[in-house]
Amino acid sequence: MVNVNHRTRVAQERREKTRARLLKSALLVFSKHGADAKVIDQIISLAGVARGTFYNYFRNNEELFAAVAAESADEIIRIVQPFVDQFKDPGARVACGVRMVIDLARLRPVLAEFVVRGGPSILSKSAVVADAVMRDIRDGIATRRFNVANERLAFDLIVGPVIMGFNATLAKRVSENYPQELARSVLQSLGVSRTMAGRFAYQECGEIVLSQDSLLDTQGG
Amino acid sequence: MVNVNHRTRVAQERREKTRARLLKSALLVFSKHGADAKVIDQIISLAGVARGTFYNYFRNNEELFAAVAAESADEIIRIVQPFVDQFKDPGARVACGVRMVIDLARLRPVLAEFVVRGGPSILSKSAVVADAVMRDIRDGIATRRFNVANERLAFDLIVGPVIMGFNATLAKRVSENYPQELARSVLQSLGVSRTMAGRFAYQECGEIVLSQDSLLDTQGG
Amino acid sequence: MVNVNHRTRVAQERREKTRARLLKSALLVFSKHGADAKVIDQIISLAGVARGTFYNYFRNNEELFAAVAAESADEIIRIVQPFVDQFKDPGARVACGVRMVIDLARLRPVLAEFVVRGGPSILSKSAVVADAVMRDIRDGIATRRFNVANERLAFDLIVGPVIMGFNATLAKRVSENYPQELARSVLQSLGVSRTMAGRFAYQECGEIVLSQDSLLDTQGG
Amino acid sequence: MVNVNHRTRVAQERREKTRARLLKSALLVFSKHGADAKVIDQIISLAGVARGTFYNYFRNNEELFAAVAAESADEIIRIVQPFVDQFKDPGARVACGVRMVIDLARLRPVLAEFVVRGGPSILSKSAVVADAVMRDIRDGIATRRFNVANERLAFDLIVGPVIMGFNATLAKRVSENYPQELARSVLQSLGVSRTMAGRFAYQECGEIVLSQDSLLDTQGG
DNA sequence: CATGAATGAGGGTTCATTCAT
DNA sequence: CATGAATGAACCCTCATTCAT
Repeated sequence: MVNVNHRTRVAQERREKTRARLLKSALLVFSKHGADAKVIDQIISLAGVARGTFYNYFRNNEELFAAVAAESADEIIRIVQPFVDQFKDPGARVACGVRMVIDLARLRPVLAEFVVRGGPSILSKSAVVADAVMRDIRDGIATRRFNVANERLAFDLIVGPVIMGFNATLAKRVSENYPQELARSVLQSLGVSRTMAGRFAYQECGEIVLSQDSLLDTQGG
Repeated sequence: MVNVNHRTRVAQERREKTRARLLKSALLVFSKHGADAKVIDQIISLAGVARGTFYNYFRNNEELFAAVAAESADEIIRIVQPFVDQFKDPGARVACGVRMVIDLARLRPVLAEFVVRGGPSILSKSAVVADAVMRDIRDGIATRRFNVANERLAFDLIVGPVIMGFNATLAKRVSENYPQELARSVLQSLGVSRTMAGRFAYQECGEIVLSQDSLLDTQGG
Repeated sequence: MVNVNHRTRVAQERREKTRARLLKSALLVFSKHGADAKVIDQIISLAGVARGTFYNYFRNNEELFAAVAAESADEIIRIVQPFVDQFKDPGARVACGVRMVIDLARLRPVLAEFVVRGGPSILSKSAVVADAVMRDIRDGIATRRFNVANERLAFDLIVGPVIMGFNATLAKRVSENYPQELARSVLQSLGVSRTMAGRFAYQECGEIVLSQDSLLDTQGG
Repeated sequence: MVNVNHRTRVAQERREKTRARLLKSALLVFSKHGADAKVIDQIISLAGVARGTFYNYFRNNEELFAAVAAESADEIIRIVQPFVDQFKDPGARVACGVRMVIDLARLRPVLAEFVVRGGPSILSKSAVVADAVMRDIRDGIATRRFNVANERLAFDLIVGPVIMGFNATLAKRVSENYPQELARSVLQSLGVSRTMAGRFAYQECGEIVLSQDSLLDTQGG
């Protein structure tokens, strides 16, 4: 009995590991070749598994892409949320989120490229991202911290500049304080005064330290 | 001799027409399937020409895409610029440009989809678009109408929300005054006061009337 | 572990077999349509494999042609060399080689056609063929058995008539003793006396028996 | 009436000229790309005529190739025959023919390349070439100047080395006296004694001077 | 007779997916 | 569950030929 459980557990761990290797490779390849790249060959050779093995994990390309997108969105939230949660004020929260996410783009260019290639749809579709952002927006509007016509517009005013910020970060044409200035301007677009926006954008909010064992970690082997 | 000239002219006109048909069809198909879709079949059947005819005009997919992108950028500028040029103040100009371009997305959804799929790169790469936007940005900063860290950031603050606005427009989830509110918020992000931003965003600036004979017109036959 | 080795070995054997089937079919088709015929369709249907399978073995037409040419040259040498090696005297060796190769053309018309279509280049380019012939030429000149201006000329004097001989053999317009007479005349052109040339050309030198399992065997299934 | 005749004559001259331009271009292209090259594009642009014009002169590729081959064979005979006709003895005639034709290959490499690519078939099929060669062979055998098994063999012994000689000439790997030595060896292969063969091969027989207005002249414009 | 845009059959190549081992 | 050879649909591209002007 113990033996069987052991065998089962070991097998499951191996499964997880192979799946993780596939996801990691897929992220890398998608980030370079776009959503519907024809790339299973590249992915499996990167992951070091055989052709057929792939299909033991994902029924097809589309399912794989969805998995990578979901995993990426989760990853972003998992990393950024703790910093954001230091703050109560929705302005402070949005500013911190914007800064952190731009910083993450610098630290994980592959992730950023994936998002840029996937376009707005990846971030918009991810329930977990949309939820996190929308909560702060609603709170900001309800408490009159934000002065903006409606929630959807606010979402576009945040996500649009952030994606362009990813682009700029990847192209390495950003100054030292680009994240802060971007955050400040975003708050201004939401109706926060320039002074308050500057205060939120520049206040200390911590530094990302990348864990080495993320499912999508593409620095480590 | 007259005969030869006539023959030549007729041939040239035929060429122009076929090329236009191909570009029109390509825009439609690219807008649905993205930049590197393998779609020559669809394009030629839409354009109603033979396979070989395609290759009399474009060497391959990539060349076609570039042509469509260039034509699209030209088209956008050609339509929007006259409205923008009514104004001197860079704030007024940016507001008018943003509104018009969002409105154009509503009138030519195919064009908008093409831009959204192509991502920032289409608009950023188009020299003609980048030039037009950057000129107003520089003017705004120089005359202190805008208060923003630098030109590149300003570009991202304009283009990011506009692309999200395209997305929203295509999804039909925009209120009546979405263009104006988007324009207002964009100006605020550039450091224009909420009051001034509102004035620029809501002032009369004309209405787009689509010509029927655009190279990329996809309403007409 | 045994299992894995077994799987690997079985796969490899399958690969060899498929490759051989493709080469065999390709020889047949090239022999009928020349070097740069566009014939992958015919080859795969002859070999009874799918379109994609071809590209698992050869990147393109050209690579295939090179493989067939190399294999053909090897085949010729493999069959003829043992007979030639019975003799020491370069005259006897050249005579035997010429006769055997003409005889081979009769027994494997497909091979002969392939060579004729490919022209001198196939035989000249094949290092293995050129080496074998040149060695005897050098030996003949060094030992004064041959009296001929230089090595290159001697090569042309042997290969030229042999290719014409292939042609004649394929057209079935050769008498019983055509191989012997051709060999004799070739020796004479190299400066061997008519008497000696006749002796070499007509001495017993064996008979080709085709193995059924050659890579390029086109008689067997 | 005179007028009509004049118009007719002028038209006919123009036809001839266009046809000649097409043949010249075709020779050039065939010599570089082989018999069934897909090259009408290249030919017409070289000849400077329009696509459709081609089909006013040749029904298809094959007909064109046949015309070029015939014209080439004629050209060779037209140039070489006068030199050969200086001599009566079939040995002298063959020697002179071989030398002249190799020399021609040097002076008109395009022509030589065309023959090499076309392989034996071009020379063998050309009635005019075959006739000229065969007449001398028959005469040589009948008068016992040649000692060779049969006429067909003799043909192969002459044409084979000549084609290899073309090859060698094109590759520029021939010594000064290659033509003479080749001729000598060919005569030896036909049973002429080495002494006599040498005498025939080295006797003065004139020098080719290229006319500038040959139908196939590819030096002039 | 010259022109050159249009044609489309005919060939090449890729790549997601299947399946026997 | 891993493997990798085989598959074939879906593309891509070329080029000889036609035909309206």
